[in-house]
Amino acid sequence: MDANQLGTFLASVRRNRDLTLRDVEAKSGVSNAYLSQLERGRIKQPSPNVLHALAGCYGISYALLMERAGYPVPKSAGLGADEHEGLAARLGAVTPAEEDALADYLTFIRGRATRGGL
Amino acid sequence: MDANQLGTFLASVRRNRDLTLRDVEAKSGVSNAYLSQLERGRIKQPSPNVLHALAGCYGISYALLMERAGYPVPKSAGLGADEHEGLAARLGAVTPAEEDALADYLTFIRGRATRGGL
DNA sequence: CTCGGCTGCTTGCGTTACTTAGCAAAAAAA
DNA sequence: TTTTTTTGCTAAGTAACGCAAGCAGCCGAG
Repeated sequence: MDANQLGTFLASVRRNRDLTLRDVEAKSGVSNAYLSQLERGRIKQPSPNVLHALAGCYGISYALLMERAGYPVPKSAGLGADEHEGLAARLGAVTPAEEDALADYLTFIRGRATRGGL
Repeated sequence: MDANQLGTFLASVRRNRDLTLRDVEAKSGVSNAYLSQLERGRIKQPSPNVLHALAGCYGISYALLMERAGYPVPKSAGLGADEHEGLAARLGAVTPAEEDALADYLTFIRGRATRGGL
């Protein structure tokens, strides 16, 4: 395929939907000018926000567009427990002893008298 | 919650890993100057490429960084907190304030009492 | 024919990401 | 002490994103 896959791909999708650049602009919020540059390959890596808007507009996968744009694609999303993941990532490698200390300390700052694991 | 989560989060992660800006630069390929701007909140949305490099350098989830940067994250059910699942499960829901306290406390019990305040 | 609207496209401009080079303070070494 | 190295940060510059405005071609109505 083309060296710039994203542009030709987006153009092909739009044509299949029978939409004009201004149709897509109205629906996605991305200007027709920028859409034109995108489809003609002048833009190498549009921001994920733009890709997400276009994915929603065309009803195609956001991850697919990320991949076509050459971005690495995350394989997991935030589930409800993203705070947990954030905390774990922030603290890094923690030894069992440190884990004990952290659990105790969390109990402490929460003002509880007894410590209970989960 | 902080106005710019990404910056303070990245700074916290780096400090907990005991890495300098230039360490991260050597390991990730992102310049120390840019890293500084990132951690200080001058950069709102760094490119996914940078986020991916930092995720690899710190050993944390790329999807998490995408989310912290305010990008939409493609949701594919999988579970991605590769390493510290046990700790997260044990500590349960943690507020941002508690997160700060735990990070500080971990630094403290590791014997690095000096906090480079900002 | 002219006129008006619609189409894709280009230009010009402001904003932001990102780097190279370098500064000031702290730590370390002499 | 003085000197050197390390660390975080800033400044200047380049490149890219993204939009508003406008241009040229096409088509149907008048």
